[in-house]
Amino acid sequence: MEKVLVIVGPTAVGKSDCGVRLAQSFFGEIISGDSIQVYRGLDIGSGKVTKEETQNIPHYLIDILNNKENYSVADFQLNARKYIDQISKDRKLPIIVGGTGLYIKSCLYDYQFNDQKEEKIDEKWNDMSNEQLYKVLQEIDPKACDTIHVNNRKRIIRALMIAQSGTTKSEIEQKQEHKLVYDALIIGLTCDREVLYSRINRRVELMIKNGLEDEIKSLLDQGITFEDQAMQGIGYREWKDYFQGNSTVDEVKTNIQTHSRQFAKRQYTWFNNQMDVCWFDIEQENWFEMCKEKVESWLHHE
RNA sequence: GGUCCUGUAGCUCAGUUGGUAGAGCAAUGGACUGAAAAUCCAUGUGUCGCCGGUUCAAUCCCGGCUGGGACCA
Repeated sequence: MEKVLVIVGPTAVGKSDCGVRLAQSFFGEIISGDSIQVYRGLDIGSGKVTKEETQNIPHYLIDILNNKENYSVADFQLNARKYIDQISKDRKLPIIVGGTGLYIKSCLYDYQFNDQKEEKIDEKWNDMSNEQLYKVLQEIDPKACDTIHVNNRKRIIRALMIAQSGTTKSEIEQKQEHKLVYDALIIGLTCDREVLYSRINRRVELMIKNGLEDEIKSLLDQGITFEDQAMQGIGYREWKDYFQGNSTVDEVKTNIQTHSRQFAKRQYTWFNNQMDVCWFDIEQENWFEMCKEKVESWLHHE
């Protein structure tokens, strides 16, 4: 199995910097595991690394789409695996760095996705209530209903779409072994919750100072709308009210901070419960040295 | 100085014709297989500003004190 180093953690802990330093130490190249940084022009709000910050370490899966395009887990899985392959063949170490838990898990584990061409959305679903949709799904794929709540309309519709292709969501998942497909070391960066929250607040403050408002303005000038997928990201969607004249920059800032904190909490829930993460506390004196040692021993262990 | 309004969960406020209270937001925990920075679920003890009075019983009625606000001098 190919070796893949992975760096995860909540927003604003310092994953990008850690990734670059580890890449320098171990001849690595970085694959971004992030759902927003794929978009060109979404720089400040997505916390994208700058040219200087990359330290000439190659970074893949950043700036690969224009801001009107859509992206999904399946796209990420395909792309990330392609780069893992390529980097490995170059005798370099692939390092996935990012905070999008589902994306990273789908790449590392044996997640399988259907050929989407066979799936279609049924117009009549739009007029049905959550309960009605749930009832339909119970007929077709009762097993899927176990993990989907009635109110989670998005998920119910997705499961119904899969069912249109001839197989079902639960059938696809049953075929999988839920095992890693790479020799992956998953490193998680963490710190005390209060410390993280003040880091987040400071970071958002800085984004505003660095011209986030102008970034949104220029995206809007390019024709992007708040309905586009790219604009669903934190740091972007909060500006809708402001540009419609219904809120102040200060309110936008507070909202971005709150949403970022809530996001960080959800990221912890994912990384703590969905993946086998080896955590390092960035407040500890020698955390980076310890982290390097961990990587070292993993690299030399066959 | 006078009149009136007001003080209930971290915040904004409901409410009890007297039987010790509940929404939204926040917070915390959780789920997650093609929007995932998305979507969804669960969790509410708080001296009902303080002191006293009436009452079997007060957060609610009465009196005083105190914080906030508005208006009149």
